[in-house]
Amino acid sequence: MAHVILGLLLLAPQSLYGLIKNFEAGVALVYSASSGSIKRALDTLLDRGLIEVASVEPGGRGKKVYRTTEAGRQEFHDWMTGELSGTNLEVAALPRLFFLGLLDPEDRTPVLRRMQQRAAADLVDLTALEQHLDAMTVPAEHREIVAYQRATLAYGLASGRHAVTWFGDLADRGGPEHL
Amino acid sequence: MAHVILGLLLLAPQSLYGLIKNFEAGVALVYSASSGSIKRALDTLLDRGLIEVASVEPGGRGKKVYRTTEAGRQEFHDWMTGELSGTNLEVAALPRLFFLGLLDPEDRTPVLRRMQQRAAADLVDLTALEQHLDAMTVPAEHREIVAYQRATLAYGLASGRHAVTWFGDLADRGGPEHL
DNA sequence: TGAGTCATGTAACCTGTTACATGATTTG
DNA sequence: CAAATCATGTAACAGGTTACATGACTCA
Repeated sequence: MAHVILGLLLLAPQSLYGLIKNFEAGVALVYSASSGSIKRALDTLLDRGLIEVASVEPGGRGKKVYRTTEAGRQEFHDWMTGELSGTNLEVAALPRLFFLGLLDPEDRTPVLRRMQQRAAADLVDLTALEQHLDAMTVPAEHREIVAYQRATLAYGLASGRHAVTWFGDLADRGGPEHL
Repeated sequence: MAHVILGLLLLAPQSLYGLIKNFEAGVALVYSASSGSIKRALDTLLDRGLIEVASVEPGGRGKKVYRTTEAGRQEFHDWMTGELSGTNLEVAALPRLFFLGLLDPEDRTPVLRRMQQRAAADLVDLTALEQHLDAMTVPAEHREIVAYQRATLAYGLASGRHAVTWFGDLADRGGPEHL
């Protein structure tokens, strides 16, 4: 989540409240967070020097605008171009895709390729699981239970195949066409 | 995660180690957890009386087999048939789908219908977001950045449409065909 | 006998949530 | 002027992760 905040502040320096609204609106697609956790993350980022306070309006509860520092920009860049960590493809890839326009154009395609590869790797795991399920004989009283487990797996396989071709196509095209 | 453990113990009473292996293997599709968190969840479930120790092998570190209690079965049933909580469709629906065979056959289709409805509701939110994005004029210097945000949204829309039809089809068929 | 795996357990830590408190500004 | 919204802040808590400790069994 820290990286999502860094990205949002790179898009536009803004206040805690602005970030909260941003998360409620569009960013929820990619990551959801409560106001409390955004505040916490903001404090941590400040402590680590990855963001700084750009301005404070005078008065008791004046608006405080935060801005990503150079160190923060570097951290964000490392995250964008680094390992696609996260147990789940959507968690690993979508936040980065959302901010991909912040990278230099030449850095984008490799990231898309790694998303495709990650999707493909996930698919391989699921296929292995499927073969494992196919290999074992199911006692009659578990027929139904296993049928739903297979259905769950089938959903995963379908999503995985979709993800591989989707990220593959995007990488082939070198990004979204309508620039 | 507590509910996933309850479900696994309903499928087969087993030890902490067995659960860890289960999570590493098949269940990862649906939920992932570290060994430490499984232990923690197990202790909590014991405290709440939702599971109990079925047997302990003698000796220093003898195998301890856990079993879901009647209260645990009730809790699990409420979870399966209750609100599809969870920010994300996959998190809300897939674990329940995985265990759907544990419900009485007449209870299954309504659950599948609610998964479809949830998917449809998520899709409506994304469509609203899309219209919001379409409505606003984008300054030239943000063209690229917004293009990637649109691409992210497009991915979400495609997954959402897929989910709606997939859960819809499954509910129409009344469950997986190959029982 | 030494490596690997079966098997449980502990504790510090991190991240995020909940639920609330506080006050300023806008607008019907 | 009252209500809504803008705006920040806090503290307790919950859930999960990390990293390690411990010990038994198996088998090359």
